[in-house]
Amino acid sequence: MYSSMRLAAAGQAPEQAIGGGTVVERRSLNSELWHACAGPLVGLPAVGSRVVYFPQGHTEQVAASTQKEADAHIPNYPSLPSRLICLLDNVTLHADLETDEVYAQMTLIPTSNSQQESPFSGSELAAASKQPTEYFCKTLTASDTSTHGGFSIPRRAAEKVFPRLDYTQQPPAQELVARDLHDQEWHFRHIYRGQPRRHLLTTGWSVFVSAKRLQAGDSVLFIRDDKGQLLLGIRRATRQQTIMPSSVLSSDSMHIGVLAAANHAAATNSRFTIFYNPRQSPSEFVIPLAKYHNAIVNCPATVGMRFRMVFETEESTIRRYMGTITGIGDIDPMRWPNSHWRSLKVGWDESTAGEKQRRVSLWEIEPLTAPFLLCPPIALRSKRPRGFQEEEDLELLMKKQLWS
Amino acid sequence: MYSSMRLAAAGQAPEQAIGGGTVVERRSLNSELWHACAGPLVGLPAVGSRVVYFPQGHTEQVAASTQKEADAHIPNYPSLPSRLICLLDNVTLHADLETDEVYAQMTLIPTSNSQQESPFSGSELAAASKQPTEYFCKTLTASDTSTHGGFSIPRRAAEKVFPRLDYTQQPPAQELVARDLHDQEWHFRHIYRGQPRRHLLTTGWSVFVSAKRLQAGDSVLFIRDDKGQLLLGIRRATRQQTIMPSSVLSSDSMHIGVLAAANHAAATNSRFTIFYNPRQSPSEFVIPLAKYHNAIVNCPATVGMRFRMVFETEESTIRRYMGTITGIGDIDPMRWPNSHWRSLKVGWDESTAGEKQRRVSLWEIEPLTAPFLLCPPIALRSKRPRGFQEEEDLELLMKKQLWS
DNA sequence: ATGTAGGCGCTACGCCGACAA
DNA sequence: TTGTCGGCGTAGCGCCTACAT
Repeated sequence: MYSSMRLAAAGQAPEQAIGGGTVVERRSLNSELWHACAGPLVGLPAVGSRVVYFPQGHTEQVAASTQKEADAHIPNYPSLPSRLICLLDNVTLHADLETDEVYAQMTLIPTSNSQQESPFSGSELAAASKQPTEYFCKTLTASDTSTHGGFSIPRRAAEKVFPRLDYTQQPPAQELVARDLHDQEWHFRHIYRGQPRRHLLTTGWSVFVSAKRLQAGDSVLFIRDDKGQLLLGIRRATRQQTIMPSSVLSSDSMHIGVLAAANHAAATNSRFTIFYNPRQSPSEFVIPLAKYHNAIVNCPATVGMRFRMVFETEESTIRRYMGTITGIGDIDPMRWPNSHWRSLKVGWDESTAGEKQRRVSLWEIEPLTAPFLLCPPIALRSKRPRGFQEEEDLELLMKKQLWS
Repeated sequence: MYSSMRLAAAGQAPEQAIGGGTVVERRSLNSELWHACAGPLVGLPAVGSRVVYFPQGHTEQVAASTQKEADAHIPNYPSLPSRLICLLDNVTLHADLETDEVYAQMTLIPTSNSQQESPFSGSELAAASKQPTEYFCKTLTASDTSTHGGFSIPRRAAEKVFPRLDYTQQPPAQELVARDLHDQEWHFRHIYRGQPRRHLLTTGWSVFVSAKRLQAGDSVLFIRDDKGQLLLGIRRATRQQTIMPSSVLSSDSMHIGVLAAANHAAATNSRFTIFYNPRQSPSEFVIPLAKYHNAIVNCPATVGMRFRMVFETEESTIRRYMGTITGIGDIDPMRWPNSHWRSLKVGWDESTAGEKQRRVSLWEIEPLTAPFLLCPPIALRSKRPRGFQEEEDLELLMKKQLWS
């Protein structure tokens, strides 16, 4: 399991604004709720573990956020490699105050070469999807979001996460209080009525919908945490991801800032800070070193190889799609030579998978050929991770297997 | 006058989003309305003119937007001077889609030394405040923003900018259509009634208030443009400036991005892009070279010198405050030696001016000593700018007057 | 000249079962 | 099991004047 206990303490006081202005939320918030909102595919490396940071992937996220690709105006940083091995110094969880979009702030410290070669510790080999158990998620219908009525709760959901109703009352009803990612309280009337009987949220629901500006297709999720407290979060429909151009910095400066910050940190072995937006774009650019290493060592990718890869479904469950590797090579051989970032060109079996990525990275796939047990993420998923040998130099291994 | 005709053409088609997502507004919008929203103090240099760019000032704006000062993590760029003489290649005007906050995008090209010394052209010497004439601005009262009623229009305002009512009708009334910065139409019922008689906006007003999320203290302004079209804009109260922390880039990376972008552009004589948010912070970091030059050459600032400086009042008019220079020197002698950015420490006459800047730049003040006519902004304001000599090297002049 | 409040009509919000998918 | 609809009661939106500043 990822060590959620080592995340920066929740409940820390929010930072005060400088000029007597608005209070800006900068504390790390409820981990369970954050992961529920982020979705089942999103894992965060453990604090204190070693990770691989890909400037390319970071640039992709900036491009997705600004809707501007990095172009020729961006200077080259020849001393910045396509991947940095770093110590993950800190992780804090956040949500946008306007949209509730979840993101994580990570501080990374580039490691020296000697540290890179030390063997993996137990926590570095483990992984977990961190989805809470007492949890449900429903995509809102037109009726749910209209002003005409309330919210129809799926039966199983209500019975699983809400406090049990007193069914001797006529009608059975109670008041629910749930906190969102910003610790704001929302009050709902929960009632069991109608013919046939059903669970509904009535009073309080509409103010929640308008405050969060929810539309049909967006999702709402409820959690009961360890203390029996009710939490709730939202997930916007992927289509309406209204990407706001920043009025602070030009996209060029953002791209430059990402690269220059990493470059400076690598040159001085000093800390740098990045934001990871898991739902903004499928660009997971901070990877556990163990996962990366396992993929490079144990998965000899070849053109024509068959594989599976997990995706999130509309109903926020995971599903595997099948595909074939159609090519291997750098995405940007000029700027980022010998990079493993999305080095695999792939085709997908299902024609409905037309909008899926055409390029993926080694550690994202599960090969269908033997040896099964040594390949990610299967090996990483086992609760008792098996140790494995590490005698050869990482770079050497990679060159032998892919770049020779 | 600043050459508004040379701004990038308005009416240009909006840029399409990359991934089939939301259309992002990136065209330059109505200049008159933009300036009305920006306020009477905000001027933009003419496209094609030479300007001085201050990385320090740019950094201040980033700090105000992120509420994080640039700290020790930021690398030094020793080759980046505290000011860059640039050609202003392009200016486009924008407004945030969420808040309607106005900002300008400028592309700058660092100039070679030979170009710096060419004499000023006519347009470079001129300046204008660009406030429209048929215009009014009202700060909203509690009654204006409550759901109980409509909007009370100041009498003179209605008579100046709205189409004349037919006062033979009982009651006199008409429908008004006004476009905002995003070219969105808003419809209002304008009626003249009550005892005593008054101008009101009724139907349509409340949807505008809730759509723009206006509160008492915010301002609304109306303009009639040259074609008789009605335009409207908003200005948020300065206190509630809800500063959103970006979830895209860490403030460190933003600061680095600003400096690295300017540094790279200066090193390669290539274009770079900045955003200027006039209402975010009082940090005008792109100054017409002529204005800068005039201030350095003709205003021998000394400790104890008296001066006036213009500020914007609550009612969006300008007012001069008196002050005294209490010190001269660099704000950050380590990182930015010999900078003119806010090199003057000042005190203000009125005790109510406690929240005013304690540091200003030479070109922001009007000295009270002779010679009046040569000092900014008076010399710059004259419609027929007088030419003046320029034989000595700029840097030399500055050193002689301030830094020797 | 214009901010606020009382009066009050009427829209549409929102709670209810009835259906049907 | 749950999405949508017709039914309605009523809170509060929003138009009006009166009055105060």
